[in-house]
Amino acid sequence: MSAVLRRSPPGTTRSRVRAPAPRSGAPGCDHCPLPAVCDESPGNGLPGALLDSVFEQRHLEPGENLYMAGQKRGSIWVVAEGTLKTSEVDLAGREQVVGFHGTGEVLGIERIEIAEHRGFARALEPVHVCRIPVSRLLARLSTEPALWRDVLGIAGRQITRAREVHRVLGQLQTGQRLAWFLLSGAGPRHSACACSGERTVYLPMQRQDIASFLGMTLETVSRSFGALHRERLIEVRGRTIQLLDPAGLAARILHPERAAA
Amino acid sequence: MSAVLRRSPPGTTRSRVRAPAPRSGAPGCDHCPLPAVCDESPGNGLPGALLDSVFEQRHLEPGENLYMAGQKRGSIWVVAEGTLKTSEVDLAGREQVVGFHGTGEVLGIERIEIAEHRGFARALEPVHVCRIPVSRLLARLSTEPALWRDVLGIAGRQITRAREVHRVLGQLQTGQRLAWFLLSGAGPRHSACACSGERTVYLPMQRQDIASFLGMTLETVSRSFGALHRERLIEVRGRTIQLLDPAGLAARILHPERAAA
DNA sequence: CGAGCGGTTGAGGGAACTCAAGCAGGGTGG
DNA sequence: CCACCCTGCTTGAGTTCCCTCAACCGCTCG
Repeated sequence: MSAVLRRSPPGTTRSRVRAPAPRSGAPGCDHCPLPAVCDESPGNGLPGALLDSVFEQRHLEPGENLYMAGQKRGSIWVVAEGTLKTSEVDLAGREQVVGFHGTGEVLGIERIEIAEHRGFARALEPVHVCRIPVSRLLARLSTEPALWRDVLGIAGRQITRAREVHRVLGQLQTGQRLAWFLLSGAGPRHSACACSGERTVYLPMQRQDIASFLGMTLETVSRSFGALHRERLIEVRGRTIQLLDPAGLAARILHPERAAA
Repeated sequence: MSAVLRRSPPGTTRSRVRAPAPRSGAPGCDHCPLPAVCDESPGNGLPGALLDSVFEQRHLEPGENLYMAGQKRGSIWVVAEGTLKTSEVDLAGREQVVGFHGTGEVLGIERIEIAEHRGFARALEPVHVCRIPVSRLLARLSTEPALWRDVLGIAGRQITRAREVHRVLGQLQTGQRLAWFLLSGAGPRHSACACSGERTVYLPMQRQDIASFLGMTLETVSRSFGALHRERLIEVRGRTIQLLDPAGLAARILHPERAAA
């Protein structure tokens, strides 16, 4: 649980909290959609305990939960590094993955005013998240009303994305869903090296999670990977996928089957 | 397109705009989730044209569109009377219904800060909607920051509801989906008369819309209605459904098949 | 009356699920 | 070091659920 506490050096005017960069040297805060909430932290110079309550960066090991069940007006989180999945649990106890969340994505914004949740967020890799207490967010918003545009944008994009998922589950069949998944950015992390002509994506989650998210079984996911490979659209090496033909993959989303090959 | 313009009587302190109540006498504004935006309208005494830009109630006939494609920072709407459906359109032109919206529901809140939409909202019945210009909403919010709680709650509930739909499409089969639909309030309008022991719901949309929303075909919707009827769970009379056994219907959501009867 | 629309019902086939076996890789311990 | 297990993933065989195609029914409207 070792919460990593980052304190901005006192005296700096813009005291951006830098995320540790264990993987590729990319600082997580560069992608933060709410930098103004972190900047110019009033916690500077305060004792550590209080500062902790204002701003905290938390580290999660794979499989660890960012516990979020039913807490109202608690915190929201921004992913600085790593990937999490969010799931809903129904009355029968079955898990439904409803999202994957990589660097720069915001979690829990929908929980600020409602508490009727049965879901959780779990780390798929080593994860660093920035906690933003709702109280702090609201305080920021009162002094800086323009921030609401950011908040509305974040919420709006989540609604928009959810509607796209609705469309995918509603009218695409399994092979198309997987093709969409690979291109949509809903889960895959695109390789830092975009230099080569072939694009490489890494899937931090296991097949079962992809299956749950896309509303299919893990066997069908595996078979669909095989089918896309046989069509020369992708190369599969475990969780690393080479997109041999992104355009063909995009066309694959529209057409249920490619009889060729 | 005849836009119905409602003007608050000057001199009243709380000048709630009352929706016309053509059906059951229930004023739409009683269910408005954003009454503070309408109340104490600064438009009082202003010339009609300016008032028009501040607050407007619009009437739609069935099949008419509340056009919303790709406009940024335009308006949001609150349904005062009637029901609309919102749909997304993919590149192939196919329609996917992503929601039904009855009295008191808010449309377009996700479009305030983003414009990349290919969807539309269409009236299923005669509809009255209240237009709230984003500029007015933002002005209200600057003077009354507590309103943001309402806005966040509205957006949060839409996200939460979308995740539930994700779960329904992801792991329920067709009969369960329809049972969920009847109980969820996602589309059916429950009868004003809740006096009888049996509850009655009215479905303002056609079978094709239900099918699209639930990710199935209209034939399967029809067959599923028949199956639920054969299990003595519902009575079907066109778009009017009697819930003979709501508890059994809820149990039906959890269990794929009831072998009995 | 006929056309058109919305809805129901039937027959057949196919896509995806279930059940099951097998494989590869990593970790542990003898 | 290798046997062993465990987990994650793949592949195969059989079945089922649901989609597709089609006919039919009731209603409204011109």
